[in-house]
Amino acid sequence: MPTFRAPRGTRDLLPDEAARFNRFARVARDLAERYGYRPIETPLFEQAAVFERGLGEVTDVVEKELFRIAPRTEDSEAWALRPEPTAGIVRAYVQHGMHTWPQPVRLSMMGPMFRYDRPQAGRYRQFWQFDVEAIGDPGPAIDAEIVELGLRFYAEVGVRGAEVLVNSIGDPVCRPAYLGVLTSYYRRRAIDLPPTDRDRLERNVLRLLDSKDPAMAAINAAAPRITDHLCDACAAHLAGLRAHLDALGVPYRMAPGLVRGLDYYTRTAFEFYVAGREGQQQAIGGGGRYDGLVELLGGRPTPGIGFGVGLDRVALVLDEQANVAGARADAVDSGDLGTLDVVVVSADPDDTVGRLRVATEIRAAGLHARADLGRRKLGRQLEAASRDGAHFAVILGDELATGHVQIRDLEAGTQRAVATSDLARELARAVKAHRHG
RNA sequence: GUGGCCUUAGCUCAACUGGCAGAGCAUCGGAUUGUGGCUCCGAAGGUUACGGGUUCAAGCCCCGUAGGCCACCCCA
Repeated sequence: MPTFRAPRGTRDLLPDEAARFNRFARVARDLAERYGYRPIETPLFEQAAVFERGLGEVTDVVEKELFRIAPRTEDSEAWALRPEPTAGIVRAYVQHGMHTWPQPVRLSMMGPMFRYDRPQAGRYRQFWQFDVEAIGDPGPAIDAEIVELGLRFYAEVGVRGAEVLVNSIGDPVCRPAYLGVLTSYYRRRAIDLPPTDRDRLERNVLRLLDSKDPAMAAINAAAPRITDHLCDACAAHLAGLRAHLDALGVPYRMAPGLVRGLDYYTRTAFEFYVAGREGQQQAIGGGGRYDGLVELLGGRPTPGIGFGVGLDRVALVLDEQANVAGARADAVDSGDLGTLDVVVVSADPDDTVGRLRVATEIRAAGLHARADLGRRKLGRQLEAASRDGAHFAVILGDELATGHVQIRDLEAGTQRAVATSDLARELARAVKAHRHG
């Protein structure tokens, strides 16, 4: 039993997994760049009020999941680790006067988020998101761009069968009236509601719509739909989004029960899934429009939309899909596992300087090389090199006296002597041939 | 935050109704001192998650704590 371990709900990303996350970052960065979304980095913590006000005081995220930082002094302000990226980015938008930039401001970020809830597979207290925001465009064309960008990310990262569920949750003009209609609908049936759903009736009526209780299926099927109660502007917005998605050939499903957990959402709401998976932590990403958030955080009224991709869950899905297709297929195919071209070994256990010097020279030629600096016998060094995945070994031996070393092809089991002066050039050629062969 | 299941070496797992804790893989070393992947031999590695209790005796039974998992709540 180790004395210390990673805190509950957190985990170490060991090299294979960390390399995979590096690849996610690469894909995310490329994709954002191609779509014109510029990188931004905001602090991992903010004044707690940014989240309390932004996400809503009575949301679960704020009420029980916020990772609060104890004040250092009596008068220091209350901070909290970010539970989601949008509030911080919007805070930055306001603080730095981004309304003076060409609108909309397209931004992208990848990093860890923190929520103090109970861990489960695919649910961590520290988890990673790729996030994209477009602030300053009322849509709906930008909504379609965002949704399409999200689906593109899953495809490029190797997830098969990602799909998007779309809904509109109205805006301050029409949602209050709909909530009234919905509440009275459920109140009339209160005696038929399971206990948790009776609680939800008072806390957050919308949640009832996607209750998992089988007893609710019939009641929910007959419940008034928000899409039938949208004001003209919201209805037009939704129609516009659908028209754009259709025109772009983006497949999507309407989900009348889809609700989001944060107060800032208006109109467009969507979540990404992979169909047919077991377990409950199924959403692999989600987002929506937040037309009131900028104003809520002190800016002038400005519309916005964005989404976050749960990278830990993407990794989970890739593992599941790899179990069918062969372990870590995504990793091998895309070079996640890292490449090592050459290991420099020596017959002389004391010659560490020679091995370092030669490895340095090889690296200068652009190859991936490491020196074996142990005192193990030659065979062991070659064995280790082979298991590290190196294609070649450079062997320093007696030939050094005549200015030569051996280049050994670890897969073919063949080797030849070359002059040290030609080593880098010869190796570069061999590695290049190997990579393309 | 609620309920349930689980925890033995780095990993995957054994150990009859309580009776001295094992294997495979991985790691390290060796098989006459410059050549690996196969094979053989050997070593190291455990307060059986942690803390109590019952018992002559606890990995096994009881209680607590921590962690993991599952279902809720909720969400990525």
